[in-house]
Amino acid sequence: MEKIRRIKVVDILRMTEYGKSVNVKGWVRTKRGNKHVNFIALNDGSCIHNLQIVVDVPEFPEELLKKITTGAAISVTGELLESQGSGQAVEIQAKEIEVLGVADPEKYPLQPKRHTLEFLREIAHLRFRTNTFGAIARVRHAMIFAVHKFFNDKGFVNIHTPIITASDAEGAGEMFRVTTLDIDNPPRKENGEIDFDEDFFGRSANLTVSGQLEGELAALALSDIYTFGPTFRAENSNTSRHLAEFWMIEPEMAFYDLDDNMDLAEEFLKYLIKYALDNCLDDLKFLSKRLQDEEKNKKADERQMELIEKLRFVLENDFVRLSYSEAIDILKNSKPNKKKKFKYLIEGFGADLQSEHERFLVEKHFKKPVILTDYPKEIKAFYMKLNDDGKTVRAMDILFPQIGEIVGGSQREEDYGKLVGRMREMGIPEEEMWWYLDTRRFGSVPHSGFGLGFERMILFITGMGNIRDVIPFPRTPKNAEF
RNA sequence: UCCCCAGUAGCUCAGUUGGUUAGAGCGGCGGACUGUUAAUCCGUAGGUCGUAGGUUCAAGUCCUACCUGGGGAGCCA
Repeated sequence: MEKIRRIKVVDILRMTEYGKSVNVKGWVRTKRGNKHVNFIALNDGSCIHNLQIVVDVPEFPEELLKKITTGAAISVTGELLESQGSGQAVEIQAKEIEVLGVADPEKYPLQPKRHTLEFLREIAHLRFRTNTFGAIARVRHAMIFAVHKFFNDKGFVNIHTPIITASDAEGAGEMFRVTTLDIDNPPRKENGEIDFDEDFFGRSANLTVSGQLEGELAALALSDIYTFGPTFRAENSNTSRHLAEFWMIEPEMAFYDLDDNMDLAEEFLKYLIKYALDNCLDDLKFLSKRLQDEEKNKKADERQMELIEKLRFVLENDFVRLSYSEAIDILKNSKPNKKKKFKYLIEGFGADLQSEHERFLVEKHFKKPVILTDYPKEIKAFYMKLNDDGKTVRAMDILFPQIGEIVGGSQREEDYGKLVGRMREMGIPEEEMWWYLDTRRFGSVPHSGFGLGFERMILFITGMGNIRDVIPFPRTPKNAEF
């Protein structure tokens, strides 16, 4: 038989040329049947659906069919047919089967049954082969593509900011040190401190916690830029919303004030949601069904809105925008505050909002995404623009249900004197930041930006509950397997 | 890092006030069934009870420490 080009499952499922010979390659999900006919569910990751392979048992050697077990890789050449069964429109009547790679059923850990996400996390090298993680990988890819498309279509320039950095000025969190010094016997100065002059970069270096400061440098020349890169935090955070290595999107726009910034962030988030609904509906439907099955075990009042309905809801409604002060008033007069149900009671201006407060605002009070603005300067970073009241800064956080803070941004302080003043107040070393301060010395303009935690967005869009399940190989405290 | 919960077969779990030989479902394997949809039915193998100590005549069960996982908190994205 002449060699027939392989066609992916996603394309075969759309074909109607019945009788045509096709070749398909993939991994066996299940095989069932009797001594006359076998049915193989074949998946190649091109979509959530399997392709049904029909095998007339007497036409194939028994030894060959025995090797076709769950997880085995096979190549099938056969005839495309309209399916007699009701589960699928088309199927392949096998003419030739080649086993490309066997999977010993006694050892292969993925069984044709439901597994817990916790178990699959322990076999992250194989979990791509499940419906759930296949769907997540495809949605994640679509979102990566959509991020670039959104900004590209708006004329933004993508900037690769450094992954290794010597500046730890932002104070966004604990950093991972990068060094080539001998850890057992590092060179020391006379006072006993480690001598980083001897290190690779001639100074102490770390993995980046944010590309924002470098992003600002680019924005103050190119107008609109964005970064999309890995970010590292050595915090000992053990939650379902934190990773030690995650991907962050940080747009930075010259001539944008805080309102422009919020408009862009809201448009961006809605664009991503719409892109997922338009391009990943099969996967979202599967993820929704998975979620619904899980929700059945929960109490009625803890159940979430159906996934696709939730995405449409966010898409179709304006985010609520209010100032920190207004939020404090709402919280102060709220039932849980008056009845002392909050673990941290709200006394008044100045309190840092805890996740219980954010959740109350988003999930109970407004029941929509909320953008909070104008926080007290004490609880925000040094680079945020000081308001005229001298007490608050032009910050904005976007809060999503279940996830909490998904976006953090601000209008940046463009005034050299005020910026240096804030740095001194907060103990940021000016001399190390000379390059950053130069932007305020030479042609400084109002500018703004924000950061979006990519995995948190994927959590929201897929409806998954644990951030370790929306990145292929999660890095968390005590875990860097794979 | 703090608080709470869990760790028993490949997976998900049960295992009574400590008491003989630790159970089930799913999955695997063998068989039955001419078109199945995580097929169904019959049969069968499979265990260092997370690790290390301790209490006891006796520990899967009680105690201590540690490890791992989960939920929540803090930090944040």
